[in-house]
Amino acid sequence: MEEKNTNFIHDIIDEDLASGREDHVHTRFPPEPNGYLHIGSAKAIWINWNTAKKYGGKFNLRYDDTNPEKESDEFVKSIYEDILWLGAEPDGGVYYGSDYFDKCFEFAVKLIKDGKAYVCDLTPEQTAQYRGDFNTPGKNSPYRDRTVEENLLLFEKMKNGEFEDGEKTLRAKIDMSSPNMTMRDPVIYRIKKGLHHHRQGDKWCIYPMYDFAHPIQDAIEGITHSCCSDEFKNNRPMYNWVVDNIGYEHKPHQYEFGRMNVTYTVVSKRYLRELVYSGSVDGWDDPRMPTICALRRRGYTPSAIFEFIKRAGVSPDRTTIDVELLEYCIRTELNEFAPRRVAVADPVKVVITNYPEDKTEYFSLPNNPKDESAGTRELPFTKELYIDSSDFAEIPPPKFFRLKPEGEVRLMGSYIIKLDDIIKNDDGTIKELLCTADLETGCGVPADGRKIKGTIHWLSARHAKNARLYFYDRLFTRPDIYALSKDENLLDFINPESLRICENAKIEPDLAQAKAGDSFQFVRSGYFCKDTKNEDTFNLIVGLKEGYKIQ
RNA sequence: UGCGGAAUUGUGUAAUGGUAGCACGGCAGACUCUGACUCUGUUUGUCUGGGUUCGAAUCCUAGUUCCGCAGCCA
Repeated sequence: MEEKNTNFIHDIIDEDLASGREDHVHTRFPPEPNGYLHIGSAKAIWINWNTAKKYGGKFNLRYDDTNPEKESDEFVKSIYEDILWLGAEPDGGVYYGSDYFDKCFEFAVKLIKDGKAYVCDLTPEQTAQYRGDFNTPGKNSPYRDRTVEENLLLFEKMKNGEFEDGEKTLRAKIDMSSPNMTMRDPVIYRIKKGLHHHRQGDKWCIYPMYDFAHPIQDAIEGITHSCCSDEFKNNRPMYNWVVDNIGYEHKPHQYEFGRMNVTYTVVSKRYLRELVYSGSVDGWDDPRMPTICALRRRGYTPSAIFEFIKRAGVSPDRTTIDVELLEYCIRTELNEFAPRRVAVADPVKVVITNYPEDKTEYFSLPNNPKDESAGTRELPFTKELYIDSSDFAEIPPPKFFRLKPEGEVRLMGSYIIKLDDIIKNDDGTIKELLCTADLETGCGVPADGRKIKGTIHWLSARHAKNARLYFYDRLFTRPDIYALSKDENLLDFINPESLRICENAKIEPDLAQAKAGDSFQFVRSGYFCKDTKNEDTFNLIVGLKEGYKIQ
């Protein structure tokens, strides 16, 4: 059965194909290498890549590197890594917008010859003034009617570095009174001297603007459907103007989808940059960041990320997606595949008083109770154990089913124990909990068939390994942080509890050998991933839902 | 304020003149050797006012609100 389009752009493509306007589909993802890819970029990647895949077309990666000011190889490299990791293979090729600078120049010359572009001497301030505003039509530049010969000569001189930054621009001759501001004789070339382009070096001192370069790049690469986010809506007429006037045989078309925000985080390079450079986070790949590399380090999988994008949907509207949907996606996937392991975040010692001092026995625990093929592992049991402090309450709140005075609880996969006594240190903190085990209850039910409500996890004190556990929470205290008003400061809303470190955590012995990037379900805590940067450290991917809640 | 987009439940997304459905979240319950998972039930919605029609989220009309655009950024 044919699947219905949930992406309005696909409706358009279906029409294009049906009407014969296009006979194939070719898309692209055109990031500017001035920052790291983030969850918002993943939407643009997914839309373009998935669209190509759906229609059996090609998908290009193209670095939109027309402005050397903020661009660098570091970002080029990270973007490539991230996109490959996501699995959005650019089977149409990897390109650089700057590789088309010669072509752009040629097209600019053609526009001049056709009387459709002119060299303008207005300063940046004057240009803004002449442009007018929403209510005032612009005025024509006094340089608008230069002869073709003069424009050609001047543009050549611009190229040869005979003018300084800001002294001259090349402008498209369109309509200074257009209600669409981007059509008021947009600048298509500006002078930027003394900058080193990460790819072109010092070859150029003039650089084409986005509005001019982008449609040319799309045309040259044979892009049919150029999907970008909605802030470019007003640029579409300019995109078409360029496509129509450069006289190139292939004519691409632009479509816009709504940008996506996610609650409790920000998805704009400007803000992300601010977080990194202010030292509020540990870098672009701090696991609290919404960047792709941070999500990867945290243990998110490409499939969960794309599933999230898919579920969030594609429409012309701007959206704010609940971060819980992202968490749902990774939780669901990990629940199916992640091996179960025990970790005790905040250990409390338990002594089984009726258990022999030097005995060790092994209990077999399933790696995944829902999937027998995942096998089992042996967990050592001894007289001294660790349990998690959250699994014990001296004064239990109502409906507390874990360890409490006089209470019985099941140690997962092994005995039922009963708390007899609480031994405290001088300062009142708990030293150890003395318990007796019902040694008859090994792997079965109690002899008398009594029901035990609570099951807690445990580790043999002698066998457990030490580890650091990093718990990550929401980066911001406000769900709508992306909609900050002008007088508010982003950094004021960082959640001080977004990072909690458990230095003394205990883990199952075999976890010490886990590979960086491996993910596990840490019983009752959530899903953790072994950090790719710090040995002995596990990052929380996402917590389990709810658990026991104290009212 | 001019132009362009968009308004369906807390958040998203379907329904293109014919029962407002689905997902996430929330709440309640069942199950459970993970208070997870799973399962069941459940709450809340068509921006507003008019009009056309047997019938309107959908068509017409007048308003309202939100977003984008006044870089030699992308």
